[in-house]
Amino acid sequence: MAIDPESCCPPLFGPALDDADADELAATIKSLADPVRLKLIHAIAQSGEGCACDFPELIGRSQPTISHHLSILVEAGILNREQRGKWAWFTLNRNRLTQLCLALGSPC
Amino acid sequence: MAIDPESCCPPLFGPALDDADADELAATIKSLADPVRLKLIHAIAQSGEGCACDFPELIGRSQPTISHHLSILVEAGILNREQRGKWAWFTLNRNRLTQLCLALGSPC
DNA sequence: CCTTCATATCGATGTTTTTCGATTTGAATT
DNA sequence: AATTCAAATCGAAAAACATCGATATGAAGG
Repeated sequence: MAIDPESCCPPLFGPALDDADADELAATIKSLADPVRLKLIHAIAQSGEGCACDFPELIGRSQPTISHHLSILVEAGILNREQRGKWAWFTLNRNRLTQLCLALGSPC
Repeated sequence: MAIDPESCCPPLFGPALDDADADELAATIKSLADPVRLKLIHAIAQSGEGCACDFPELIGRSQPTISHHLSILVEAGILNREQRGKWAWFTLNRNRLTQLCLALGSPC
């Protein structure tokens, strides 16, 4: 993905940021603003993918809690979900993270 | 600020992410995960600086609420606070945002 | 020192979020 | 169709958060 130096640095969030924009961006950022979800992302980023079945033990939270957090990340477009037999596997959507960094004025 | 391609892309958050790291990173991200705070950042980024006195009307929240959000952003290191006479002025700490983007695997 | 005005803190309220046990759904196998 | 096991949903409880009116603090200027 090519990055345009004119658009990725100041000003942040583009010229305008109305109520709807602010709510939407806040919602996306909120999906990352939890230690359990950061650990899920980290684990998936490290091995390239991850099975939901491994996370409760790995992260130390109950199966419903992990399922809840995974669905928040999928909903936010941060993770992709793929069904393999009985298991749910997740990969990272790096474009979505890149997009978010650009909104925050990522260096380039 | 130079960016090292070896360190800024995958894997996210570096090789390890223990409980303390995850809590700390989540706290920083959480400081951005609110529409009022995003609007404060946006306003300050646009003009380079901003006075607390202008925000209640600009953003449509009470003075105590604005003060609360500003202090969260200062605490998180996103904003710098400077006293000028009776007024409090704020500027953006772009290094802090850059740092955050790198943690998220910002493109480079 | 006394007033003024900007900002911070306090106290309270309603909302959102995190969490987990119990249960349901759903996919694969027998 | 009955069984098995992974994952999602439900329901509830506790904690965290956003918000604002009232009040306190603090800096400047008279």
